[in-house]
Amino acid sequence: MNLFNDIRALVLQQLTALQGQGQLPAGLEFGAVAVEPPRDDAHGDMATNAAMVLAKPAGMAPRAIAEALAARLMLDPRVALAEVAGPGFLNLTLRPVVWQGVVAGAVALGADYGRSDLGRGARVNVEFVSANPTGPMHVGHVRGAVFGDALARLLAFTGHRVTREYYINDGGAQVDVLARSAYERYREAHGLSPEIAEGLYPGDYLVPVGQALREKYGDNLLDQGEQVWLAEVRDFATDAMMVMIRADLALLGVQMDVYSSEKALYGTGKIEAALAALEALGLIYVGVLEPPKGKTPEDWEPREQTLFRSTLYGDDVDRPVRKSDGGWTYFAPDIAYHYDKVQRGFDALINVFGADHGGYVKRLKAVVSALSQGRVPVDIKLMQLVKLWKGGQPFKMSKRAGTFVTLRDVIELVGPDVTRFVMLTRKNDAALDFDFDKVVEQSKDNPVFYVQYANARINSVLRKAAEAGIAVADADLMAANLKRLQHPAELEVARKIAEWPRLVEIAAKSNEPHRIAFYLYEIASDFHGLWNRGNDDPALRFVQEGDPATSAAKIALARAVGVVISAGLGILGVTPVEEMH
RNA sequence: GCACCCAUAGCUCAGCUGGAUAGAGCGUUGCCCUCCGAAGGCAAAGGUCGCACGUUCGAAUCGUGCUGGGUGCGCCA
Repeated sequence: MNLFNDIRALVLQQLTALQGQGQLPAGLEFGAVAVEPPRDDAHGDMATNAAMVLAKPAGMAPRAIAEALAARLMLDPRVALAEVAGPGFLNLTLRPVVWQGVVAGAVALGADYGRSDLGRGARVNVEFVSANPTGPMHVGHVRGAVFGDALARLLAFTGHRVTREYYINDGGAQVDVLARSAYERYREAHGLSPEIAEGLYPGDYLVPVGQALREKYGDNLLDQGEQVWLAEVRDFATDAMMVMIRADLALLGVQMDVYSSEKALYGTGKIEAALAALEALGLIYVGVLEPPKGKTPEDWEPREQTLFRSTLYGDDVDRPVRKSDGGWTYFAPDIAYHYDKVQRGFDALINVFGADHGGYVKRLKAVVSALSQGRVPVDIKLMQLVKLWKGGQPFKMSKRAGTFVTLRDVIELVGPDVTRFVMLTRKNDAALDFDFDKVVEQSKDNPVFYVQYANARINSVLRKAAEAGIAVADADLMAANLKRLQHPAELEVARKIAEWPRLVEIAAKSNEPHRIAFYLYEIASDFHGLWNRGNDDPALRFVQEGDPATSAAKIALARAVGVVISAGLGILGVTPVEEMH
């Protein structure tokens, strides 16, 4: 159910009819015809650009098309007024019955209102978080985690089959560092003083890992060389880190469908196979790169390397897949990993990365494009930084000192719902301020509170109505005589409800869950506005003393707003509250 | 030096993949409320959409070139 699609269908139907009558030439392409809410309320409820986009191909004046179309649209019972404006806009004013129908439809569909089959069952892989398994998740990871999960929910809501996936970087040098750090804690568990050398991970989250190592290995690993224990300790420690990370994600309400391991790609021939596929396309060669411009590394010297020809796809330089010591670069297993995703049959890939991975985008897109013969699109969302504030001061974290703000810290301070909502109040490519004081403030300046408060008020209406003996189950509200909803202020709210399915589709098409958060703020604002008018004008209150029929209609409107807020919060992964405390 | 991202009201930011007179919150100013339909309400002022060309019926939105800020730039992940 999407009113804008309905009206667009009506416009197209009438355009076709005009062609049938010879008032419009045949063979016109209607793809560019749009039906949208106008910015200015004075321009009616909906506007179509049909006349303007068709004027040129039809060889007619836009106003002539608009007038012919207007005459036909006026015959539809939903249309109260169709008037030509400006350069050829056609503004439509719809009858109240349309808005009453929106309310009824929203209540009837409940949690499914706004759901669409936009994706037509396409299989989409959303890879996000993918934090290195070397420690607990910190606040820098939270935004990507929330974004990826909300995006996954949004896509699922719009008819995509979504897989949430985490790529574990357990194959590089950083997990060796983890192993050495854990080994020191293992020594510590034996009463020896740990030697946390420069470059090792100093965090005390490894203390229990050291103890667990002691329980498992006793003193067998003490005073042994790395060659004895490194591999085992590494596996043990990364497993422990992943347990911790999963627990952190669970605190946020994030559940991955698939965890893929980088390490598991080594020795399976998958990396070799992926590179062979690229080589067959002529995209792999051995060559020498130019020194990087700007800042030349001091130890730079020309070396022959195995390179991927990413410059063919607009990258600055070709990218090495092998180190000079013959080992794979990080890029090589990542190529195999993305080849694997393509082979698993996904129709689209989405990667959520930190903004510092911007330089990686082109080569990754190039690889997927090449390995899927252009079949699988990749959208890479780069998450900008989160700046923390507390008490009016920037809240600094120092990775070097091992004092960083963990995901757990944030959740304990403000809870998962506030965290999730606030992280989604900015588009992904803009930096975000997260102020620990402001996000828990109970005022209209705080969007989380404002939206939750609207929902709480709606629940309060339902409770009070039930106490007054009015039947407020959805089935009862659907049966209400919605013709009693006539006041412009009420129809205005219904209009906002009508925009929900359209907004969801726009957000999904652009992979931008933040639009949901902004919409929720707007509809909450409209609802609070109506509520406030009820203070002055008793006719606008939801519960009308002694008039259960009118009450039911007004309560249905409130319930419809509640349906949308619940659905929207559901996409953001935020629990709607029923009462404020 | 090159690539990518950003630039909109005093501040923080939206802006419907090209629509009409560019919006919201904060802040400012003025009025109202402070009778739990509590955790404020109404209204006003405030703009060269970084700059300049271009594309077209029409540009904050698309293209090119600048300016300013952020990120990244062989054998890290």
